[in-house]
Amino acid sequence: MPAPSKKPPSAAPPASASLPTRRGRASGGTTLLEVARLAGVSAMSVSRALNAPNQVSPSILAKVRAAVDATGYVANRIAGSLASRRSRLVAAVVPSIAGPVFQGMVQSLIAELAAHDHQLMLGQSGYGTQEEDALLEAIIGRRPDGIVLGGVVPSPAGRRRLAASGIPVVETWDMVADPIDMLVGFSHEAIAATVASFLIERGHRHLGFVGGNHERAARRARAFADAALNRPEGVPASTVVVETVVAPATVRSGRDALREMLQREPRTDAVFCSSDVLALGVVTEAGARGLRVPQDIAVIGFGDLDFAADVSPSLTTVRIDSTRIGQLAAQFIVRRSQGLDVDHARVDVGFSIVPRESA
Amino acid sequence: MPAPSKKPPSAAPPASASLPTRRGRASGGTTLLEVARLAGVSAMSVSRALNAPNQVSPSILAKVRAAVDATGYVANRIAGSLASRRSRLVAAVVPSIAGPVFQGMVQSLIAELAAHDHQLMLGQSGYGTQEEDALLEAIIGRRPDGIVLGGVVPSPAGRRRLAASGIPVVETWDMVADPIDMLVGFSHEAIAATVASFLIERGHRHLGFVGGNHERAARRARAFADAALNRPEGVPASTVVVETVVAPATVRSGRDALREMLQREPRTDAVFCSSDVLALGVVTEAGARGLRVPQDIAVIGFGDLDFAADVSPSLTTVRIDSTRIGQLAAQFIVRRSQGLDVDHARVDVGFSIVPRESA
DNA sequence: TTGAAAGCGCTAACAC
DNA sequence: GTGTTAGCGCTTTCAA
Repeated sequence: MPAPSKKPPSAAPPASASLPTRRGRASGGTTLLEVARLAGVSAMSVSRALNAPNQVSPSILAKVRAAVDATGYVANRIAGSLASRRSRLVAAVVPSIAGPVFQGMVQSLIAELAAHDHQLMLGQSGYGTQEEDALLEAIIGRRPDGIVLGGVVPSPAGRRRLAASGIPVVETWDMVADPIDMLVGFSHEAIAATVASFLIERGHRHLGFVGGNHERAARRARAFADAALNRPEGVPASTVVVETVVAPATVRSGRDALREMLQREPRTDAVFCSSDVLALGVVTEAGARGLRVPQDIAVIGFGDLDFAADVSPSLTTVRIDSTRIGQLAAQFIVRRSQGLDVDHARVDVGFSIVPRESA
Repeated sequence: MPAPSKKPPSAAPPASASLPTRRGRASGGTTLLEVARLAGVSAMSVSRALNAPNQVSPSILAKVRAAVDATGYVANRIAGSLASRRSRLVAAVVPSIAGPVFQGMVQSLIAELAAHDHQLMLGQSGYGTQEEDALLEAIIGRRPDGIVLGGVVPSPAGRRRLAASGIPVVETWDMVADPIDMLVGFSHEAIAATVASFLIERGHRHLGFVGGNHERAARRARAFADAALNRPEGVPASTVVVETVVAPATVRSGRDALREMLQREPRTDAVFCSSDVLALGVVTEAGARGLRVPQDIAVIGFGDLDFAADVSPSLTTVRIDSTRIGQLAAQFIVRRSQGLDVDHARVDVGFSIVPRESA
């Protein structure tokens, strides 16, 4: 084995087919250079043939394609990312993918990104600030082309880090007042107020709210209570009882919540749940107690999950276009990574109430 | 601006704090070299202080930490991955994250990987072979430290690609006969046979099966029918009717399936569903038709999803330890990427029947 | 259109 | 323990 210790890097190895056996650093698979040699063209031509085929003559294109097929070459995107400073990777952080709420968004994120040749890295926060900051650091270290935050409110330190990183950030699920960068969401306050009106207009006066133990749910609960207690039309004030459940939302926690709620306020005649899963639990518990839904107690869920229309009674619920949220977030990031300006980077996707049997 | 066009790379720039202003390639953020200069040590010492703190003297460690804090430096893992040939990225492919079946696995994958400083890249197949092969190519291009396949059966070409890539692969959810590499799963045939016996022993003779329109569900259906028709104990043969629903499994498709099943075989007195969501649909439809569950018709689901115990009637179901599947898959890959041998790389995690009210 | 040179930011290997 | 050197495999830049 010849060991030229200080050979300048410019001198190309002899055109043999042998693998490069430099200092002890074993090579992985086929490289661009090997494909180039096989095709009898330069490395740059191979790169162009792969990434910008229309900038290359048909003859080179054919030669490169043949060499790629012969070798089974798959370009190393790590090297490409380092050189081009574009990772084509997007990171998403959600509290937990267990809850069905973010599924639609993550799903459409993946699909939309894939359509633009980007991939998704998925992280779960929700194990405390410590872990969340570590996660953000791990994410920033990968230099993703964008970061999507789903229902996550980073710590002040985390926010600063994100902002300082210069990486495009899309916050979702909430129209926060002071976004880090871009924003695709809806107003939890508006939803709560609308649902409260919906129930009061139908004659309900003893309203309950069931939601998680996080800040967003608390805001929604407050808005719900405010709207119920201070109706502009002068409708008699209602009582409102709030039941907090620990995340994640399950059928069980919905059942438990209704039980406790009825202990605190037996007259409760309508319940707004921050998830259809909780709503299903409330409906189930009501049935087990001989309460009729909606006659004795009305129930409104959130999410319009796929089962909402098909359980019995079918669930009245708040529908969010989570697919659109994912698509917009992906598009914003892809556009940014192409150097384009994103104009409408604060989007409220709105919501609608889907009236069904349960309310 | 001085423009030394052919300066040899060995000559270090003057120790000024100015950003490197080479040829026109703008630098991103702080680099390792800048931290090193600020700390007054070599680049390697910074690298060691960050990645192997115990190989470094306390004094250097302190200087490096100070410099890192001062600059807000976050190491670029793309460069690190390229140099070390370890991306610390693991890819997972599932048919769809919409179905709740893979959630547990993905969740524990993320958590377990995070504990070992790895991240998860998530891809969705299930849009046809074309897209799936493109996805595999995109994944291989990122040189992940491992690939986890969840309920995905790649095309022959895809399998060859994966095998040729040399990347550790863990197939999950099924004890396939000829795995590409590692395997963590359970036997769909064994489950089907056990469920069939369970139902026949309880006196049911007209069994139905509801499952998706994919190969795995078909195998399970076949095994279910075989077990029902050829019982070793000589129990009189049963009739079996199979109802195929299109993925993804929803409450709606479960309801539809029962309706059609009863048209084809009105005597059906027990149904095995390949998902608890389908089972919930079957139970709901049965209720809507005045059939009592389990007296008139027994229902068994699959997955033991979080609602299974808490709906009414509660669902008898097949439980899989999906958390363990994710953990094992992650551990196998992490161990491999550390150069360790993985011995028990074919694990059958088994299953159990959880008897509740519905059967 | 095509190619040569230079380097993206880091770490493995080797010397001290 | 610490530093030096030489890349990892690709793309940007510039020149032909």
